[in-house]
Amino acid sequence: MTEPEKGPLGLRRGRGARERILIAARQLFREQGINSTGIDQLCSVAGVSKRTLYQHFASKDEVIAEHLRRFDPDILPGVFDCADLTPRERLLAAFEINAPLCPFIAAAVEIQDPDHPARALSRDYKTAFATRFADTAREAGAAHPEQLGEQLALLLDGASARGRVFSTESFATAAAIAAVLVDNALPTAAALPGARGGTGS
Amino acid sequence: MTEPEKGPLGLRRGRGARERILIAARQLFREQGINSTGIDQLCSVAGVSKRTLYQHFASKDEVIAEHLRRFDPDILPGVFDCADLTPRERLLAAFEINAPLCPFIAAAVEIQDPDHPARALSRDYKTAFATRFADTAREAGAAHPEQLGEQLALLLDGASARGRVFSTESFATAAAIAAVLVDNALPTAAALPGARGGTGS
DNA sequence: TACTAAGTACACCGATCTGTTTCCAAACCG
DNA sequence: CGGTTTGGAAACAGATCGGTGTACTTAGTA
Repeated sequence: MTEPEKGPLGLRRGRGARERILIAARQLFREQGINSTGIDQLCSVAGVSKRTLYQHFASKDEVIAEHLRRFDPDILPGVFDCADLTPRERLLAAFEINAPLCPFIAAAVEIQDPDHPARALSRDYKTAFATRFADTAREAGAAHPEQLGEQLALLLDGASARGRVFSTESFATAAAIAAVLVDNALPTAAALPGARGGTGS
Repeated sequence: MTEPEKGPLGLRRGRGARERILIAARQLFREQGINSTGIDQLCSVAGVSKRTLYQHFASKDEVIAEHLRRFDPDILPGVFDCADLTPRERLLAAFEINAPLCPFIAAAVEIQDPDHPARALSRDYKTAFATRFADTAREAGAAHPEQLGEQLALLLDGASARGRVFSTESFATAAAIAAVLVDNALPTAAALPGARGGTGS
């Protein structure tokens, strides 16, 4: 009863009900939003009974929180840990993605209570992302790495939000701005012919 | 039903129930979101009976749509029609605002159906805003006004989304980026230290 | 005055939401 | 084997949602 969360083997429990729930949550929350996804639908897509869901999660809010927690180690390493790229290339590689709406922005908009765990996770994630940007910017020799990191993070969020309003991707526009900002902040790159920046909408 | 919208005196009808509904909607939708605002609460804040609301609007969706329509002529003229500013100053003045979350982004995120009128209104508004930016950019002599307009619009959206995640305003960061972009696009301001020909041509 | 449109009060509907409960089936492991 | 864990089916609670129906009151005006 109560909390038989972990067995001695780490994930010894069951046949992956919890995992299926989180997979279904990721899909449904992305496709139709958090508030529009009911527990019943979530269970049916996950192939899990409601009873089982509430044995793994105390409430829907916990499903949301855990759903967001799964994103933490997701994008960050994939973008910033490519050792075969220069720091400058790594800064710009973050804009070569093709994502729908950032789930953290979605959660921040859909959930009203600022004290909701999901809101805190969104802040943490966005802060961590900006910090990652700043670290790479510092590594690249930027004049004001913190500032550049915050600026690049804002660009990503703008592209994400705008991509939700329209249906087309806006990351190309953000990438063009990012190229300008990076070239502006890295004194060593002043002489680049940098054929970037033409890609408007 | 039908449409006894206007009498000979313009707003002769009733004692402004429709207006109070839209005022309450603006407040509640901003404070707690669209989906979290129920019809009952909307009526009680507006000081209007539910019956009256449904005599003015066929559904909540129509309230949302009309609520968004009210924003159209709102911000745009106030920002871009200051004749005593240079075009460059007007471009940057758009970032001197202090707004919560853009209601169009909020609607685009909260409403799932892409064919919902609110989604179409969001697209229209964002397009109009970028066009306004582009017009002013052209007036300022920018190299690629359309591109600059789209970029500046993206900055605003990024600041808005980011301001929702954190509670602090992010428009200052967006304004800094905007200054860089504008200075970069206006040949008359070419005396800057970071002058570079990346976006020219 | 009397008529009409606008608004109110309030009960009510069906649907859906999160969350709980009871009873039961299967898998795992000593 | 027997017991514990893990899961499923489904009814149910209580609340809230958007939306209606009915009967009554008020305001504006000829």
